[in-house]
Amino acid sequence: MAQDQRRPFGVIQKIPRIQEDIMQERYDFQAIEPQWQQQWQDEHIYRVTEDPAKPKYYCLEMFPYPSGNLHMGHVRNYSIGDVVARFKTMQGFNVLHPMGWDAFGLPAENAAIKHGVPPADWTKSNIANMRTQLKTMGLSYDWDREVATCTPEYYKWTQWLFLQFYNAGLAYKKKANVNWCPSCATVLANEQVVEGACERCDSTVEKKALEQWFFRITDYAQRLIDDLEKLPGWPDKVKTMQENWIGRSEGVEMDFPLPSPIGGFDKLTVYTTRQDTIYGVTYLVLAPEHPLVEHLLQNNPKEAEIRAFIKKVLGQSEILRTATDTEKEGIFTGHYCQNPVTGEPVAIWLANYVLAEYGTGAVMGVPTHDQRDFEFAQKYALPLKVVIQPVGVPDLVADDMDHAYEDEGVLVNSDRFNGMNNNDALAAIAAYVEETGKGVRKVNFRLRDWLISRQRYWGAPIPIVYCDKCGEVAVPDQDLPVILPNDVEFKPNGESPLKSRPDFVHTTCPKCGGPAQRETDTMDTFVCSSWYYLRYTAPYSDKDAFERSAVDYWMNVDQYIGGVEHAILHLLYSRFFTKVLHDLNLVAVDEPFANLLTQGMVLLGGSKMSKSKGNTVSPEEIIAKYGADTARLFILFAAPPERDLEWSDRGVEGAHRFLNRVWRLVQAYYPGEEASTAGAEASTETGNEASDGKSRISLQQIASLLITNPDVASLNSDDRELVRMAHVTVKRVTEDIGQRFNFNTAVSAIMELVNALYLYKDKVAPKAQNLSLIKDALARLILVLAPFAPHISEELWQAIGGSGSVHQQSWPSYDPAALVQDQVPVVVQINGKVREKLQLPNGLDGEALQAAAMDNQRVQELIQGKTIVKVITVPNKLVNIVVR
RNA sequence: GCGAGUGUGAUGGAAUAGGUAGACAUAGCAGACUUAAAAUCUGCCGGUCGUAAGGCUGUGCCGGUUCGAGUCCGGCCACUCGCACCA
Repeated sequence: MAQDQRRPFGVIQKIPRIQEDIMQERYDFQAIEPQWQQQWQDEHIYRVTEDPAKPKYYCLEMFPYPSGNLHMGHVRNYSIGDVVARFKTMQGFNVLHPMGWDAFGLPAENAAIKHGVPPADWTKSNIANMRTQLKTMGLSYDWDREVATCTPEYYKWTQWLFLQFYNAGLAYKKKANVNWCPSCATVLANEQVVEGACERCDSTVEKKALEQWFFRITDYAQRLIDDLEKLPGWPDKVKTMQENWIGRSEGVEMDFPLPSPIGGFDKLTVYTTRQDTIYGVTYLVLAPEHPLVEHLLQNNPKEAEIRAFIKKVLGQSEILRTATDTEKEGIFTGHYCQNPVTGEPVAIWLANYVLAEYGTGAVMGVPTHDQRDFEFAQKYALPLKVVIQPVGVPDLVADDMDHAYEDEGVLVNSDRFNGMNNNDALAAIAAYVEETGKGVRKVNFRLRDWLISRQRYWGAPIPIVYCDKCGEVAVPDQDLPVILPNDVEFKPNGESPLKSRPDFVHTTCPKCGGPAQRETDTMDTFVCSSWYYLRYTAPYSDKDAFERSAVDYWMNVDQYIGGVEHAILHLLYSRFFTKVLHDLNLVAVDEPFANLLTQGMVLLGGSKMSKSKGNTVSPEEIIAKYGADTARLFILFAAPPERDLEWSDRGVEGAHRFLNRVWRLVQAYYPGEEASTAGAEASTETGNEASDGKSRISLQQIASLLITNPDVASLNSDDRELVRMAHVTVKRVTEDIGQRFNFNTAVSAIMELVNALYLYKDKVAPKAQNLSLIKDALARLILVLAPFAPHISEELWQAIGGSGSVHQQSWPSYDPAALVQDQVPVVVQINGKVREKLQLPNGLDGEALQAAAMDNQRVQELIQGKTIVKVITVPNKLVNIVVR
C-alpha cells in the first residue's frame, strides 16, 4: 500500500484487493484496519465535548491495570463497550467513551525489586504498550481524556479527596487488629481477604495490631443497602452480594450484671438477634480477645490452663478459626454473671467461635435454639432449657434433643411472655429490656471500616504530617500533591520504602513551621479507582478534581461494563465515594453507575485463561492473523455477554469467513476498477445487465442509498422478501443491542440478512434484480454491522458511496409496514401435536383459521370419526384441534 | 450450611408475553468447481423405526397445572459462583 492512504470521506472508493490472483475472495484487513484507525484519529471523530442540545450517554468500561499486555478478558470487555458506544452515537446521543489506567499497585514494585526498573518507568512503558494494543482494536475512545492514576496530575486529586474525607471526619487513624499479608508485606482491607487468604497472592493472612488509616464506610452501611433499590439496572446477583457483604442485622445489646465489679467492669454486654430466647440462656461466651478476660484471670486458680487455651486460639489462623467445620472449643473461667431477666447466675466461658470484632465480642448461649450453642453445650455438658415449643408436634424435651430447634414456636418458661409467638416476642422483649434499662435495640453490620493504608511504595502518599507539637496535621491544599519520590530503595520489610528516604520523611509542620515527619504509608489503589469515572468528565482540569459543570452534565455513568470479580470491592467503594462526595456537595448524583453489565470470563479448555495455567490465547496474535474486526465479531457472537465464553479457534475462523462473505457480496454489486469498467459498459443499454452470469451490476447511478418508505405493495415476492429481511434485521439488531444486550443474536440476525442477500443474488435472474432495493439493503447491512466490525464497515461504506464516516451516520430505522408478510406459516395441531403446516394469508381471524385447517385434506383424515371437543386458534401462529 | 445462577444436538448457542424446539455458527457427511489441494458454492445434519409418506421419542430427573410446557408450579440431582461460627 502507498504511504498516504488518507481518503476523503464521502467520495466513492474502489474496493482495494489484496492480490490480483486471489481475486476478490479475501479482504485486506492488514491494510484497511491501521489506515482507518489513523484517519479516525487524525480527524478526531471520537472527540466529545459537552453539548446541552443533545442527550448525553456515558459508556464506561472498567479501566485496566497496565500489566503490559492485553488479554482476552479485556478484548471482551472493550468490544462490548464499543458496540454500545457506537450504537448510542449513531442513535444521536452525545457519547462519552473514555479509557485510562489503574496504574498504581504492587506488580510495578515487585517488578522493580526483581529487575531493578523504577516502578514509574515500568508502568509507563506498560501503558505505552497496552495503549498501542488497544488502538489496534479500533475502539471509539476519546483518547484526549486518557488518565493514569499514578501521575501527579491525578494523584494530587486523590490526595485532595482524602483530605475532604479527613476534614469530614470520614478518614481516621486507629490501632487495630488488621489483616497482614506476609508475602505482599502490607496490610489488606477485609474485602481483599478471600477465605482467609490474600486475594492477590493467596498467602495465608495474619492478624497484626497496627496503627492504620481507615475510611468510615460503616457510616454509610445503611444507605449502601437502601440505595441498591435505586439500581434496577444492576444484576440482582451483584446487589445480593453487596447486601450480604454489608450484612445488616437487627437485635438487642443486653447487659448481664456481674455480681461484683471486676477490673472496672460491672456488667457484660452481649449482642443478640434472638432476644426471644433470653429466658433460655444457660451460659455466656467471650471472645478470647475480650478486654474483660485479663481481669478474669487475676487470682484465678485455672489461670495457666486458661492462658494456654487463649494462646492456642490466637495461634489458629483466621481461616481455621472462622471455618464452620472447625470444632468449637472453650474453657470455663470460673466466673458468673446474672441473666438480666431471670436473675439466674450464668457461667462465663471463653470460646474460639466468638469473634472479637463483631457485636460486643460476647454472646449469650442458648443451646436449645441455636445449633452452634447446642454443639458447644453438648461437648461441655452445659444445661439445656427449652423456651420455644413448636406448634402441632410433640413438645421438645431438653434431654432428648439431638439438635437445636431454630424454627417458629410459642414461648414457654419465659415468665410474662409465655404463650406468645416467638416472632412477636422479638419486638416485645426488645421493648421490655429497653423500658427496664437492661438493654438497647441495636442494628449491627458485618461491614467493617475500609482500611486504606498500605506499607508499600507505588501508591498515592497519604497527605498527612506528624508534628511533635501539633500532632496529626493535614497537608494544605496548596502543598499538594505530596510527590512520590522517584529513586527509592525497595526492601519489603513491612515498612513503607518511603521511610528510608529522610528527604521525604522530614518536613516542616504546615501549622507551626516546626520539624515534622510525613506519613509514609500510601493509599490502597482502590481509592484511586473509586473516582476515576468523575475525572474523565474533565481530565485536563488543574483547578479541581473534576469540574462541577462537566460532572453534572455527564454523570452518572449510563452503562458500566466489567468483570463480576469487582462486585464487592470496586463497585462498593465507588458507591461509597459518590455518596460522600454527594454529601460534601461536590457532585449532584449519589450513585455512580445507573446500569451495570457484568461480563463472563473467557475460558479455554473449560477454565479461565491465565498465565499460570498456561491456557492463554494472545489477542495480539489473533488480531495479526485475522484482524480486529474478526476478533471482536467472534467474541461478541460466541456467547451472550454475561455468560462465560469458551474460546474457539474454529469459531474465529467462522467469524472471519463471514466478514469475507460480506466483502464479496458488496464487491459483487460495487465492483473494483476493471470489473467496474466492464460493468459500466454492459449496463449502458439496459441499466442492470449482467456481463458474465455473475451479478456484475453497477449500483452507482442510483441516487439514494436508503429508501425511506418502500412501496412494498407493488413489489413481487422476491423483492418483498428482500425488503422485509432488510427491515427485520434493522429491527432485531436495534432491539438486541438497545434493549437486551444480546450481541450474539444481533450478529446472527446480520448473518441471516447476508444469507438472504446471497439467495436473492443467486436465485433471481440478474435482469430481474431490483437495484434500488439491493442498494438499500447493502447500506442497511453496513450500518448495522458498523458497531461490531468498525473497519470493514467503514471501508465498505466508502465503497458504496456513503457520505462521511459510517460511524457518524444515523442508526437506520425500519418501516413496520415492510415487516409484514402476506403469507404466514400456521401450524395445525391435533391434541397439541403438530400434524400439518399451512401457508395462510396474514391476519386471518380465528374462524377463518379454523376453516382453513378443517379444509385441509390431511387434517380431515386425521380427525375422521373423532369428536371435536374444542378448537384453539392463535392468529398467525396455530390452530389446535382437540378431539376425542 | 445459606444465597444466587446454570443445565437444550457432536460443539458454542437460539427460541423476546405459555404456541412449529434446535435460529445463527462450528464440526461432520455428500456433491459442484479444481490435475490436486485450499478457498468458494450447494445439499444433508437430535435420537429411533421406516424404501418412503410418516410414526414414536426428545430441552438434567420425578410429578403437577394447561387444549398446548425448554418456558409456569412442587419436589429432587449435578455443576458454577458468592457468603460462611456475624450470635
